[in-house]
Amino acid sequence: MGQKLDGGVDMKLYESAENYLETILMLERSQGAVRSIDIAAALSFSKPSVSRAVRLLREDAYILVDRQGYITLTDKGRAVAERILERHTLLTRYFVALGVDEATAQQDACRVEHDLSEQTFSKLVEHAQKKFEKDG
Amino acid sequence: MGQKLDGGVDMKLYESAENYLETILMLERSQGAVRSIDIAAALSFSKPSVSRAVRLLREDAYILVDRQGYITLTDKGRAVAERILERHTLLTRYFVALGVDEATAQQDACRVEHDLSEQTFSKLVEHAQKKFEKDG
DNA sequence: CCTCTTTGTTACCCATAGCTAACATTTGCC
DNA sequence: GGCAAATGTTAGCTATGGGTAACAAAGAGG
Repeated sequence: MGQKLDGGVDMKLYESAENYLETILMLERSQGAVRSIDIAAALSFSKPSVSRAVRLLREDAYILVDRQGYITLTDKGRAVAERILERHTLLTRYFVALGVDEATAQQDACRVEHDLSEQTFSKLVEHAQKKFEKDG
Repeated sequence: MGQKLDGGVDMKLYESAENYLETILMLERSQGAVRSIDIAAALSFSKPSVSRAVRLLREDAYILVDRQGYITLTDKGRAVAERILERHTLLTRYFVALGVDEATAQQDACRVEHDLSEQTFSKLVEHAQKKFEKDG
């Protein structure tokens, strides 16, 4: 399902990889430069776990890592990261709008963001927009 | 997180186990008696995969298996199964109400049903009820 | 310049959870 | 009763994706 040749646009990304890319984008926005140690701190993962994930993301051309260990998203990686981060943001806002507390909304969004089809997500966004227009 | 002693109420169930229990309940409702082979057919899993899952569910007292291989949910297992199946049903209805096609709604519900906190799910249900009252 | 801290990597372990191949067991029919 | 089909189990493989222990390399400060 969805799995194409290496580098294919349709290639299914595992939830873990999506989360790493999202985290890299968030760190890039909040602090500029991103290294493995920053990802480990942000996700509360061990250095070896991050080290391996970074290697895999690099091998699949989602990120570039320079000799100082600084990580940048490739176009391909950035597309994924932005898509997931947008989902995260919108889902969180939606849950909060329904009365869910911020922390719980964040946690749930972080899982659901990987699971929704494009179709369901877009219908949800449409609906949420109508709701926000009407009653905030 | 959430992991208590064996049989504890708070014990975190893996998504896989939740899906098996939900499937058992659905089969029980649709055809009465349930065996491993029925689960394998329903989920398109191999017999060995189901065999192991059934053993684990039995060892953790979510199900009973008689000598003929017929499976029944314990109270503990039924509680989980009903909770997940209800989530599945309500999420599917909600997505369909937003304009998502049935098959996609089913697929998405099947993943999201395991991920939502009680809080977010209940807020979503509240909201959906209001929506259904108003415009169908 | 040398040491110590920070950072990253290597090697290996663990758990979940699917799979196939092969075997065992049970069931139903002649 | 015996054979064949259906069902279930065992053994072992694969993949994802966490973890620790130990080592290596890179930088900063005295």
